[in-house]
Amino acid sequence: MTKEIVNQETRDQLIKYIEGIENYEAEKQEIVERLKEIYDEAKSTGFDVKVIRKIVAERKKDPAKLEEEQYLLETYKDALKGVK
Amino acid sequence: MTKEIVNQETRDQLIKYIEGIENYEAEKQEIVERLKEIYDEAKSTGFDVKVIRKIVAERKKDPAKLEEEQYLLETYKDALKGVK
Amino acid sequence: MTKEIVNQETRDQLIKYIEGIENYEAEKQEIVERLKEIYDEAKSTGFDVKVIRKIVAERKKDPAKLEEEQYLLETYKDALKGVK
Amino acid sequence: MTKEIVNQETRDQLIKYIEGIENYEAEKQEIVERLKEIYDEAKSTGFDVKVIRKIVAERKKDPAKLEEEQYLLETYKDALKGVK
DNA sequence: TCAGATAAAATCGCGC
DNA sequence: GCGCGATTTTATCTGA
Repeated sequence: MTKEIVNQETRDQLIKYIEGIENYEAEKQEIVERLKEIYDEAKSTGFDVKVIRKIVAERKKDPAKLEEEQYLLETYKDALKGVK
Repeated sequence: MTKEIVNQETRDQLIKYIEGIENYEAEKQEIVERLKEIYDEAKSTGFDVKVIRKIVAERKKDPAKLEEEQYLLETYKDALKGVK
Repeated sequence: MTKEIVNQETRDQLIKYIEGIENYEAEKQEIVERLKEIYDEAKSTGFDVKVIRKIVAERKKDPAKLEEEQYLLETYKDALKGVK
Repeated sequence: MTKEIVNQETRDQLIKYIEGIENYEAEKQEIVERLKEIYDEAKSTGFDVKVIRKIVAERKKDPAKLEEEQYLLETYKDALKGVK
């Protein structure tokens, strides 16, 4: 593939990939819009969207956060092991 | 249990929104992974992923905007002919 | 500027901007290389570069983190204020 | 005070590295801000910042690589002529 | 060369 | 409507 698309088969592959990508991108876009709808509804119900985003982000980060803190413990210990 | 700040209905609504969001986020994540798989396969087939991304981006863009941007690019480049 | 670079003055401005940008980019690049040198030296001294990065990142985040936690406190309170 | 894990020399080295890093990071940050100023001024003069960025990026790139990439882009685009 | 981490850039949504 | 801040996406870099 360094120089050119040599044959029909390669061309078809490229088309297949692009179409696949664009299909998934479209699906993704739909989901993004659904998410937007939820946020809009929540907002119109009186909730603060920014706050909801924050909560969701926290819940997502939580497992990572535990791991992170464990890592940091190790980190500081290692940090002061230093040179041989 | 702490003092009830809000009513149960409000709490339930909030929970409903958050769960809805998290479900859609999960779906979105799956799609992102599928996209990654396509790009990986394209790469392993010999295609240049970066270029494919560029193509997809261009196809998504409004043609008028795209043309305008390309025109500006040429114009600026011309203006810089021979600089440095 | 919507359609073309009309005169010499505009062209000179563009050149000036580009050159300014490239100068600063070059300076930035030097600094990035100095940073790399420090990390390399630290590594050759026996420190774990990843750990040092972590420490630096933590120190940088620290003030933000306090603020973040305060914000979260408010967040959860507000979150359950909900609808009127 | 906790038990001494490492010697003072090692601690001092670590501190020296971290301070060096933070100094360079601060310098880098200044430069980034200067760059932002230039882009802002260019924008207020009527230039298209995105296009300027693209120009700078292209000028930075290895000419052979750039040409190769542009060639691939054209090739792929040709392959997709008439699709969708 | 590859994946995983880091940094840069573009996009989106808000408030002024 | 416009900048500004936050999110997401893209590109670069490093280590395995």
